[in-house]
Amino acid sequence: MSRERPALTPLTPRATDIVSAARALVEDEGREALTMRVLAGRLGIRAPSLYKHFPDKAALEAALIERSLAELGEVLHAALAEPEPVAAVLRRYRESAVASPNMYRLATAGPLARERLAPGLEDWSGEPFFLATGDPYRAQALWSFAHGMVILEIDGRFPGGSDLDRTWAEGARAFS
Amino acid sequence: MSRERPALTPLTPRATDIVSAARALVEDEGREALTMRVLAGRLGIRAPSLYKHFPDKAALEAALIERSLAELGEVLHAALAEPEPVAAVLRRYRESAVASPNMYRLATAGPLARERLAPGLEDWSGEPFFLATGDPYRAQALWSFAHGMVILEIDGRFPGGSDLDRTWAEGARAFS
DNA sequence: AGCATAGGCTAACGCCGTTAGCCTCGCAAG
DNA sequence: CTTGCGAGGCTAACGGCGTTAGCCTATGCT
Repeated sequence: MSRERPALTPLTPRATDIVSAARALVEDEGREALTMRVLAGRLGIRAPSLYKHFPDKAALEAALIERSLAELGEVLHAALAEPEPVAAVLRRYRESAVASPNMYRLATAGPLARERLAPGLEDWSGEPFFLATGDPYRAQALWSFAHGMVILEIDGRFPGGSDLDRTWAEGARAFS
Repeated sequence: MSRERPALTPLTPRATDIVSAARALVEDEGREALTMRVLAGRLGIRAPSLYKHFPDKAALEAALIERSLAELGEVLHAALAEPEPVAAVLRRYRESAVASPNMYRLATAGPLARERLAPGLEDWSGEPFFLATGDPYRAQALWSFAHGMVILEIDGRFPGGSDLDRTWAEGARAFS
């Protein structure tokens, strides 16, 4: 039974603008390009003004991560309705990550300031792995495989010319 | 057949000291604690003096990463001699990563400046996955699973109270 | 009319990686 | 013995980072 998506931390209209601009910046130029001065510049204001809307940069990033997890969760929950849910979840996971690699990295790489995120959101976004496999251990193992594949692909860790479709297929087979 | 380990980029004696101190610093306090000023302080010198030994911080990090990959490779190659090589490689991989989480993250997370590393070293350190499975696609999938497990564990991404031993066992079973 | 609040601003602080330029020591060659 | 030179330190400084303090102005409510 798929619970409803937890509510995101509410934002004022101006804060929503800022998050949108931040997201565009990260997607365009990577997470390390997200600086308070550059972001402010894209909005036609100065860096200190951003602090009228977010207490610090980490809070802004948390808002970005929430939106990223929420969208990924939506996609994965929808995938459960497809035939062969395990394969569908894997395929959608990869598609989403590769479509927005910089946001994927921001949301999933490095230590997570979990207390900054809407409660339950992280669990909800990973829930489709459990719903597809029906077992918590298989679900975690499958998620680890998917995350490993995606982050290694995004980070360019696989040797050039690797046939990643085949590697994904091999993983899907192992977990079926 | 396991090739010999590629030679690491050679270092002067003083540079070796610096790399050792940098490694201790990263292991003690995490990768973001590695700053040129703090590192120099641990060595009793000033930050600009470090540039007599390394052209920039990335070169120093590359030396750290080389050493990390070399040690991981040694451990994994040794694991091939154990009974049940696939399980042994997974077990040693996890042990090594968890024993030095900050170095593991430094070496494996984020985009890799491959051109700064000793040629062949990265492939050599991952070779045991191929030697254990006998198939390049299974090897990549298994490596992805192992990396995903380890990095999610290190980054504290699994829900509290997860029985990771069981998840590892589930993954090992899937790939056997 | 008066006033609070939202949302801008500049100046500045301490950190970061990095560069320029200087000095001093030890060693090797003439 | 002296001279020169490279190795390996140093200080001062630059531009960029996140962040804070303090100020100003316009909007809209009482």
